[in-house]
Amino acid sequence: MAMSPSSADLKASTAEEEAYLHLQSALRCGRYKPGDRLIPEEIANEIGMSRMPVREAFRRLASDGLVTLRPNRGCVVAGLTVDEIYETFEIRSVLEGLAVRLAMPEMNAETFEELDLLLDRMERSGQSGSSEWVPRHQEFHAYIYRLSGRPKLIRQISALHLVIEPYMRIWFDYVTKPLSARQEHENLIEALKSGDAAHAEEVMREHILGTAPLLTEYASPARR
Amino acid sequence: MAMSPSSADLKASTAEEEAYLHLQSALRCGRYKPGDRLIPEEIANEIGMSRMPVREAFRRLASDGLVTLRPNRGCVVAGLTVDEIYETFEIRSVLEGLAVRLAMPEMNAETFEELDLLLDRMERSGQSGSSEWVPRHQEFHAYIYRLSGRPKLIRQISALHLVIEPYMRIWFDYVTKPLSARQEHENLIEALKSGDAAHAEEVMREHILGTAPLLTEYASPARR
DNA sequence: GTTTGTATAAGTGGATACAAAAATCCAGTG
DNA sequence: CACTGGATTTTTGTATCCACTTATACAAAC
Repeated sequence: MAMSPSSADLKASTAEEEAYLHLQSALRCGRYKPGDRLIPEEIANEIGMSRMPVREAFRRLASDGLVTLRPNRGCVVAGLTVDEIYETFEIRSVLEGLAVRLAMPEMNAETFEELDLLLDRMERSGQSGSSEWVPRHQEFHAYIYRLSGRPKLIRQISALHLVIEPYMRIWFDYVTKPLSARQEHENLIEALKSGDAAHAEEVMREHILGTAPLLTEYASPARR
Repeated sequence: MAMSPSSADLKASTAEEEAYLHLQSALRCGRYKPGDRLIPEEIANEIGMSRMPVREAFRRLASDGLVTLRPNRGCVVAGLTVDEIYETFEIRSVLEGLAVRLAMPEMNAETFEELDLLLDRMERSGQSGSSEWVPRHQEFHAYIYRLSGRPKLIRQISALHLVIEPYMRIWFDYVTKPLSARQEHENLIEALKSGDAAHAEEVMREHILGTAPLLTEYASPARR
C-alpha cells in the first residue's frame, strides 16, 4: 500500500512526470481499454500521490490523443474508430515520407548496417512468439526518422506511434506476424540505397499506407 | 479589480479554458514575446482566478508548442529559431499537401466560388494596411484543408498555423504584403481545378516551402 | 410497467495552504 | 573589484479543502 520506488517508473523529477509515464505505459500495453474511465483519485492512490499531478498528466495524455477530457465528466481512454486509425496512418505516411527524404544525406554503410541489425532483431522477435515484434518494428522506423535530424518532426511521428501501438498489438495477435514484413522492409532499405530521395519518400508512403488496410480490418470493434 | 465578463474571452465553460484562450490569443498576436517568463500568479490575478487552472492551461499551450515548460523553473514563451521555423514549414507542406489531395473530391463550382471570395478578402485586407492579412491568409488555407474532412489532420495543421502566426505577422510587417501572393494562390486554385490530385498536392507543397525562406530571412533574431 | 421526481452518492473544478526548490540579494573575503 | 557563501524572497510543486455538477438509486405517480 505504501508507495515504493516501484516497478515500471524510472527517474521522474516530478510527481506529474511519474503519473504521466505510469499512465502512458499502462495505455501503450493496453492495461486500460478504450472507453474506460480514469478516476484521478484511484490512480493517485495507486502511485502514492494526490489527485492534482494526475489531473495534469491527464492533460498531457489528452494532447497526445491517448485520452479524451470533457468538462465535468472526466477522463476516458480514447478509442480510435477504424476511420481514425486509417487517418493516423495517412498522416504517418506523409510525415515519415518527409523524414525519409530528409534522412537521405545521412545514409551510408554504417547506417545500412544498423538497419540490417534492426531488421534482424525485428524478425527474431516475431519468431519468438512474444509481443515484442511491435516495439521492434517501431524501433526500425524510429531509427530512420531520427536520421532526419528534425526534432519537431521526430516528436510528431513518435506521438503517432504511441497512439497506434495498442492497435498494432491487437493486429499482431491476430496475424501472428505480418507475412510480408521482411520483404516490405527490405524494399524500403533498397529504396534508401538507391539514393533517390523522392523515390524513397514514395516507397515509405506506400509502405505505411499499405499496412493500414490490414490493420483496420482487424481493428477492435470497440470505439467511440 | 473584480473580474468582469471582460473583453476578449468569449464563452468558456471552465476557468482553465478561459485561461487557455486568453493566453493563446495573447501569444498569437505577440503580446508576450519569446523568452518572456509567464508567472502563473500574475496571469491568474489578471483574469481573476487562482494559479491552478492557469497551470493546466500552460500544459496545453506547451503541447501546442507555444510555450516551454521545465520542471521547477516555470513557463517561458517559446521562440522558434530560424531552423525551427523552416522545419515547421516543411511539416506544414506535407500535411497541407496531404489535405489537398484528400480534399480533391470535394472540389466543385461552389467551393471554387468560395475560394475566390476568400482570395479577394485576403487581397483587400492586404491593401487596407491593417494586420489582418495574416489571419485572412490562414483562413484561405484553412478552407482548403478543412475540405479534407480529416479531423486529426485538420487539428494538426491548425496547431502549426498557430505556432507560426507571430512570425508571419513580423514578416508581413517587413514586406507590407507578399508581392506574389495573389499569383501564388491563383496557381493553387488552378491546380485544384485541374482535378489531378497528385499535381495539386505537389503545388501546395511547393507553395508552402517556397514562402518559408522568405519568412526565415526576416525572422526575429530572438530565439532559444 | 414505464415514467418522472427527488435524495444521495460520486466526482470534478477550483481555491487555498504548505513545503521544496530556485532565484536574488548582500555581506564578507581574497 | 570580482567572487563566494549563505540568508531572504520568490516561485514552483503538491496536498487538502470546499462548492458545484453529474450520475445513481429509489420512490411515487401516471
